[in-house]
Amino acid sequence: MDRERQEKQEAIFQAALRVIKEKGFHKTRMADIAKEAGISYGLIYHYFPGKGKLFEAIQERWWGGLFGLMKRIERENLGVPERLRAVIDYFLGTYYENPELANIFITEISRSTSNLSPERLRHFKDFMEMIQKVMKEGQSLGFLRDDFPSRYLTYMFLGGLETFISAMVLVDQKFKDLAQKEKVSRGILEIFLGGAMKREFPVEGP
Amino acid sequence: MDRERQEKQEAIFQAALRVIKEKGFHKTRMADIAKEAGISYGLIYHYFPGKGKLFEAIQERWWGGLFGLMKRIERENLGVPERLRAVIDYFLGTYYENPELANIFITEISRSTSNLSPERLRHFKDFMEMIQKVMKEGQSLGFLRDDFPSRYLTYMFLGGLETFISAMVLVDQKFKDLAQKEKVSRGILEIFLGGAMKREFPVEGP
Amino acid sequence: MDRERQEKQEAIFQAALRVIKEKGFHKTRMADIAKEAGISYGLIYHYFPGKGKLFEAIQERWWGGLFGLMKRIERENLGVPERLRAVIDYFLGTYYENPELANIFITEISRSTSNLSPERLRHFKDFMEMIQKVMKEGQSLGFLRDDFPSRYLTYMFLGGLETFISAMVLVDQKFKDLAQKEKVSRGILEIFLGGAMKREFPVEGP
Amino acid sequence: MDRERQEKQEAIFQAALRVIKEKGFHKTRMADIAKEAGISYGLIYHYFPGKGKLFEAIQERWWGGLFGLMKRIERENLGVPERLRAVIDYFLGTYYENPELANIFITEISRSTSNLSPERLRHFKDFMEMIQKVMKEGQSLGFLRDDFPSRYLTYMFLGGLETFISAMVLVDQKFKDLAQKEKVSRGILEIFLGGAMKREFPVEGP
DNA sequence: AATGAATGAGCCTTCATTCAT
DNA sequence: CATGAATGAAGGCTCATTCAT
Repeated sequence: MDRERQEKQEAIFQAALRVIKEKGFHKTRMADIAKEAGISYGLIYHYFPGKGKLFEAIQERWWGGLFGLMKRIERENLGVPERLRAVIDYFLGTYYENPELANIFITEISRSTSNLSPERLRHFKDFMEMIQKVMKEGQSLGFLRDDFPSRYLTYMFLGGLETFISAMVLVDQKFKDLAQKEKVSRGILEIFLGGAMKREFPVEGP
Repeated sequence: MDRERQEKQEAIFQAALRVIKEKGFHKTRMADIAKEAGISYGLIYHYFPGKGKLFEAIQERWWGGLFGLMKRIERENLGVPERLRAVIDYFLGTYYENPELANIFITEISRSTSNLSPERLRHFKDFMEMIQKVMKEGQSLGFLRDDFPSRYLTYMFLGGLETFISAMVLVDQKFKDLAQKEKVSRGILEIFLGGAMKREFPVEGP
Repeated sequence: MDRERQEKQEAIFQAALRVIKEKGFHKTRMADIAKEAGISYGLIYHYFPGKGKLFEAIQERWWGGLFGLMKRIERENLGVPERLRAVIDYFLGTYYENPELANIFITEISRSTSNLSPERLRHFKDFMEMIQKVMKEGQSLGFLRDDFPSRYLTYMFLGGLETFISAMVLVDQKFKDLAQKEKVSRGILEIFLGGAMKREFPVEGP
Repeated sequence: MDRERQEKQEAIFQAALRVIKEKGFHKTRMADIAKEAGISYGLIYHYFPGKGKLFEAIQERWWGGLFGLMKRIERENLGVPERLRAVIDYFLGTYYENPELANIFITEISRSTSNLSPERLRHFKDFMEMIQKVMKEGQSLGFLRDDFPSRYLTYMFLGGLETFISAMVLVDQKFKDLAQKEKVSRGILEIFLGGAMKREFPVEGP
């Protein structure tokens, strides 16, 4: 049945996430994944064409979710801070619900250029451009400072966001609860928008 | 002569940087490095005990420089913004002078936990703590906002900084000249301190 | 099936014996063993963890059999000459049934100290001590001469025995039949016990 | 000067003996020998054509000495026991004066067929034949028992002798003094000739 | 003569992938 | 569908030997 096939495939997928998170992609052997999934290693090839394709599927899962979000954001016509907040929430939410996937994004996808096929690199740039578009809009609306290129704002925003996750990844820290996640989410946005410097009259959050 | 040996070792080191930058550590074969350095395969082993040690030497080069800087900063009793600026300049300066090393830091050292020996992980945490100390000092001096943990400020700062480099790495972008480097450096600090939001009366830089 | 696995492993084991006998352990390449066994060389690693472990297994096979014999001897409460005869028979019997194993014992295990792990050296000394115990018993029973240390008798006995095998190994000589083996066995014992010198009245065999 | 060259060559030779004794021939690297000799490793090649030839020289040294002895024995028209005693003394004497050489004979030359070139094998057989000739003479003179082939006596004699040395090699035991060496020498001969069995009237040594 | 940098063939081992059952 | 035995390309490392200085 097709349904069963899907479930098995997903089980292998999740097993792969767990192992790759632990050992990194290059050090992960197909046999490890099979063992983690509790199946024989030959069976993986009934569900995925090969190791490379399996890894691509993982990346696709991440990007698929993220681009889905970006499209939703564009459709829903939100304000700039709300959009940024939505992006932050996507990252933190994924880390909350599927920490392995977020972990792998940070450690294997986000930076490493060696795993990056040209197509995959495209994803990155596309995503950056989407964020940059938001920044530009914020600048033209007079909400964001325009004394620096929108690229700068983009880097700062995504960098801060990623590093929050990275730090949690590095120490394998989990969110205690949703409230903590909310607090972090708000913190990232506020520091990004308001900056680190103290002011006489605290800047009102957006 | 010892001098010649040093130079040869450095030549191999730099060749390794170039190859690793291009292919990533795991996909880099010793033969590639030898070819890039224009020497025979076995000769690498006269200068480095093995692939792992060579990679460790690369990481050490990065951390050595960075910790050297951090010590200097602590000694020289600079103000908070000046310290942060020095850190930014170190990252950008390394990228300017030795782009491969900075690249490798971003793609292979900075995130990947799989390459991380416990000792190496130590470096990370130590560095984060050094930055966090600066943030704490800024908070206690009343210069930095204290409505968020100093950790948050640390993540935002380092994240933004790293991502500036990352983005340049991704597109293999070089600084046109020192002036451009200066501009970026100032931008990072200012956005971090002042935030992305526009204000009626632009915040004075520190 | 487990049975098949055992058989395959044994086939590789025997192939290894044949090759090592021919080329010596150090000059034996895994590829040689694979070729001799008629399999691809990667397959060896499904059955043995590595070259070293394969060699250890070979040594273990020898010592396992020998110590098994020694235990049986001690249990069965045989007389001194019968015990010595049993040891001789074990050596000759192994050479008869598995000439490669006996050969390797002689050429690679028996003497070479460089292949000898401390554990392996233990085996040697243990075995020597077992024989020496027999000699001591013979001396205290008044059956063996006691004007020399029991060690001397031990060396002479084991030396003669080993060299019989060695000589056969060197010229790749096989026993024609069991009768010949019996004759040799008796000869070794008799010369050891009675000595090489002729006497007026031939010494009665034990 | 030729004299100096000879001395240097001998120094390398002795260094090789020491290292090979410790690590075995196969695990001995040319660099080890050079280090032990206190010279650069390239220099060895000024004195020996290569590793193999160096090892052959070592074997030649042993066999040269031994065959020299055998010739002398034949010339001097000694009795059978005296000849056997001379052979024993040669082995023990070499072990006494140049333990490394005797050690290497036992561990690397005596048994290992893998190090044995056909020419080297020849030496063995020649030597065995020389001893066997002695045994045959003893038999035809009525001094040695003739109810077994002379080969058997040969194996027993050489086996016992070798194993005495082997045992000393294994535990790295040295002779305390010449007297001890004499005692061992006599013991070997007496046990070989008189056998291990006790008799009413102890057999007179020859 | 002496040095040690340089070379590269050789070999062990790993592991993605295939395939017979 | 499921298994795991089998394959063999790939790559790290060693070390005997050569050779420029």
